Amino acid sequence: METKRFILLDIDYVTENNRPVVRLFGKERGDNKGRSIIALDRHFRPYIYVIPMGNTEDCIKQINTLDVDEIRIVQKKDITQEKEMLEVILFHPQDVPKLRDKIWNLSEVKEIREHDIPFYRRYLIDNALFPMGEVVVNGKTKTQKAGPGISSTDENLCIFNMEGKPEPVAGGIPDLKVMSFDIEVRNPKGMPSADKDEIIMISLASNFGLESVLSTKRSSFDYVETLESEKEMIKRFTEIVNTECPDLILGYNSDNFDFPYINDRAKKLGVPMNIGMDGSGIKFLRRGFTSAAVVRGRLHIDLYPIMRRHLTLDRYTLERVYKELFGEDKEDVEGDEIWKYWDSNGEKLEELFSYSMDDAIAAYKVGDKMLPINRELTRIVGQPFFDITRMASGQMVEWLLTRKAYEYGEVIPNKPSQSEYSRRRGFKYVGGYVKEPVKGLHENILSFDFKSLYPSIIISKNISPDTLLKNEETEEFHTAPEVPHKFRKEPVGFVPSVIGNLLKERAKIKDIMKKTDDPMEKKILNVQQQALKTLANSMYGLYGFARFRWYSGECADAVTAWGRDYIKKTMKKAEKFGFKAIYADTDGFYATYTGNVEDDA
DNA sequence: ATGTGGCGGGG
DNA sequence: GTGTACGCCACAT
Repeated sequence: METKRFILLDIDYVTENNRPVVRLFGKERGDNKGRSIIALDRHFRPYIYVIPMGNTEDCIKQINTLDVDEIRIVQKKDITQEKEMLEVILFHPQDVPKLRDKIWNLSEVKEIREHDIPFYRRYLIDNALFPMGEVVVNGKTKTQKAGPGISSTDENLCIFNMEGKPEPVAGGIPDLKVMSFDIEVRNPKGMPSADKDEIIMISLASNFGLESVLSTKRSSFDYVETLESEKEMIKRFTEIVNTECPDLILGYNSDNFDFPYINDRAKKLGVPMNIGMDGSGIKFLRRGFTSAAVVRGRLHIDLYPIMRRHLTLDRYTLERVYKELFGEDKEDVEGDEIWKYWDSNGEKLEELFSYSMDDAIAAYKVGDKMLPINRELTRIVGQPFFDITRMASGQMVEWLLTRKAYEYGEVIPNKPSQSEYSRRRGFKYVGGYVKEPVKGLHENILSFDFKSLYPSIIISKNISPDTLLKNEETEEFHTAPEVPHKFRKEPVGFVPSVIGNLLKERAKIKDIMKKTDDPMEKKILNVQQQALKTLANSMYGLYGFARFRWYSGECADAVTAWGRDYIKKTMKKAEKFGFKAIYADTDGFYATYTGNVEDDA
């Protein structure tokens, strides 16, 4: 039996003999430091929870008429209430959508839970694994077949059969090979269309010395590598990916432009796009009306959704984002002018090469700036880096709560049905307090704001679906102003506990930051505390978000009611000291000093 | 007021 | 694939 220790980069599963095989993609530590590894786990089975109508035995009998692997009786908490539930283990993850309605419709079944947790996410949660963190596994190295992207000499990649459970270990910051890319297309009319407009340049930048533009035309720039045809150019691109083996591939809008485009052209020209670590091609995951490009075993990160989430701008072009992050203008060529530059074959063509190179470098630099915070979010939330970079902050909070619920032995609430969603949407809340600004030019302005107002209220008033008192008033409780909601003081509720731990952890990190002199360590700690702050502040308004699993109209109402109460009381207090509020919004206000101090204060 | 439809980034 | 965004704005009714 061997032991392997690696940084967990990504995870998925494949099917072998009708059974799921979880694949952990990583980068080895220890003796084979830097080598890629795919660790295979054949021992994890999909399951859902079933809440019986009343008679557990009858419920088990009914479920056993369906093709299920095993049924276990378990004790789980449902909003702190202990319940006997059934853990129904199925043979394959895809049996879950096939069987769940049949199970739910059985007369002895009251409800089913946790029936929509993707298999790889379930695996991470149940095994307490965190992507971008380190993992130790036991097992045997598997003899591997040579294939595209797979070295038959075993130098680049180790395929490993796991025995027993993977163990998380505290680990450092991984040093990863990062490559960015960008393509240019010759489109004389309208937007580029892959059935007629050829790719004229593929530019690449990296942290391992590679910086080049692949093209079919020559240039005096020595970073330009000239190839015979577009077909050869795309082949060269796949060859570079497979020999350099970058862990991260960055692009800007590459989910919906560069990768789909290069994939379509490759198909048309008969070039296999086998750039996955396991020799697979690019897969496109539909996410609503848009899609995400997956390169198996390598992390493809599209920086566009990251920037949309991270900055508030009017536009999110690479030029605009670059300017915002670095304060410098980046050279730009109008999209519908590119073909003219290309056709000119002179000075303009050289400019286009330079622009193309610059785009890949800019994407690399944006990535360099934005990846650390996303890596920390990944390590807190515990879902894959690929997913985290494409996730809204509310979703991150939900997955964090899902993991915590598992730790606490709580079964999570179901997603709202369409009708429940509409009902929630129809509910109108009073939001934060807003005072219309007093017109005019003001002097001696004071600004005041609460830090993390809503998270603080949730913690201090213990606002949680599980602490909300329905009728019983036997315990000590907090009463919300304006709205008729009461919250038990003890014990600490589920959501307040999670937010509280985030803020405690943040305070701890800020404390260590003050004590350290090492600028590198300070920088890392700073990113960590920022990630914790981001998550705590994302709880803002989440109770009122109609798609949230832990949605609660009462909690949403109470949080904002207390918020309005605090801001109004603070404004009143300020007036007693001679300030006059001229504008207020939710968690802060502006005031001018008038000097009219009330002495009865 | 309320409903519907299109759009973002990319060349 | 234990799947199918989302929030904003323009414009119509």
